[in-house]
Amino acid sequence: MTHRRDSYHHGDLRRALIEAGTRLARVGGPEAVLVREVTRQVGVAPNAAYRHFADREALLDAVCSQAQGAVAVAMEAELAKVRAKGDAAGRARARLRAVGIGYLRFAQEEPGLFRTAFSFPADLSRAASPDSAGASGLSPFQLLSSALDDLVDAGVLPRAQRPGAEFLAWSAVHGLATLAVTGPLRALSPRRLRSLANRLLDMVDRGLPATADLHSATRPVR
Amino acid sequence: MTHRRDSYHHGDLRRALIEAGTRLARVGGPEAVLVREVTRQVGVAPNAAYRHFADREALLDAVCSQAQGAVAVAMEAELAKVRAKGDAAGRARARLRAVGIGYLRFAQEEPGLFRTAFSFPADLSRAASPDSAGASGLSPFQLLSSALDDLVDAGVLPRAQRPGAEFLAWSAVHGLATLAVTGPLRALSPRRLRSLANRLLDMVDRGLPATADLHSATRPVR
DNA sequence: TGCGTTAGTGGACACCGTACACATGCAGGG
DNA sequence: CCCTGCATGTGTACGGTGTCCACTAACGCA
Repeated sequence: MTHRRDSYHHGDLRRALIEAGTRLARVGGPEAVLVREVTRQVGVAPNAAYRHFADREALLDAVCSQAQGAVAVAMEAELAKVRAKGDAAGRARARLRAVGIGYLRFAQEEPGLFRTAFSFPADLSRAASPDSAGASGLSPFQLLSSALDDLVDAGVLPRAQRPGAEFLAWSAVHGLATLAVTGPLRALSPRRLRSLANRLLDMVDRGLPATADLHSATRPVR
Repeated sequence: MTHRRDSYHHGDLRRALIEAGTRLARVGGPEAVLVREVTRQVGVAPNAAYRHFADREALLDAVCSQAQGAVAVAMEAELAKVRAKGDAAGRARARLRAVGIGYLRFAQEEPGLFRTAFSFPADLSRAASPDSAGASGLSPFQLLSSALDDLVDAGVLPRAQRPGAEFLAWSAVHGLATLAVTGPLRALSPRRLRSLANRLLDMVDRGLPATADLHSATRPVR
């Protein structure tokens, strides 16, 4: 729409295709991003897309990055809400919590885009696209990592526990998000879902830093 | 294969279609369960499937239930390994951990089936199919619920915290499983993944029962 | 002004899900 | 024993999809 189509050439077809794809993904998730429909919306022949994307998968990857950027923006919005009061430890914990809340809120409010953002591309290397960042220039994953670094600096999380902690926190939040978006929790009212989210974040906050005593009952398996 | 195809009628086509679909899902995940391919494998015309399933989605639901049954079996196998020694609390914790380990192990060893099992059906009501149970007759979700009940009986988890606890534990484990199967953790070696799984289960074990002191820094959002 | 490169078009092919009309052969009543 | 009804599988066809190929338009540089 922002692009001229007075003439044979489009001007910035690639961007237009991504935007149309994002609109479709917003409503119908990744499976709604069809080459033919996207080109139809832009008013161009189906094959024109192949001048800019190797195949449907490549187009979807681009839309995916765009959606991840939207997730990052949602997380940043929640981060902006934490007030600077309190001690460093409390602030760091609040920042980690805000990251999780932003993630979950986005999943709830934009299920189509959320599913698209985390229907991970076939080749992992594509993860680092510039589109997948928010206003701060950080991707969702980087925002989480940064929050965990703060937690270490504040002395809440032992530095030895830091490596891999992204994946523990991310797992918990991502699991709830997917269960809420596509899974059995999708019928839940936003009210109850928020309550569950708060309990989950309590669990992470409480369980992420390993306390000194490892209970003897839990031995590693195999 | 176990069914006669000496004649026009098949005998038990419905079951044969589900089994073929499961084989396909094992290799290629839910998107590999195509009506045409399934019928091709059974040696029957594509439309024959429509005598037994309303549409592709219905067939996929049946395969999904079957896959959930396989998950339940994996969880039961892991439950069978916990030895009866120790106090009730330790045993209950070990059972919850076994449930999680079985889930994660299945995700790692059968990614196609795992993705199929938890690409939730369009209508949630279909959740309660008899196929989705393991040898004990319990579905994965029911096995988890039962483990949590044990945790309450053993006095580890306060009864007041019990409602909804399934979803907290499930979220954490399911999140790690999906990140490991389709997400950025899929490149991880089984060794490192097991380590991550153990840390995650530690986190759940430590964080699930809410301790008395709620840290003042984490206030509910909104 | 002319020409090469880039971007978009048109038509075709294989594959998918699925609706409709038809063929088959098993089961039960005369 | 045969006939008939009905469940089950077949054949054909339609619209949709992704994507290949040859073709064309027009932009930008010499």
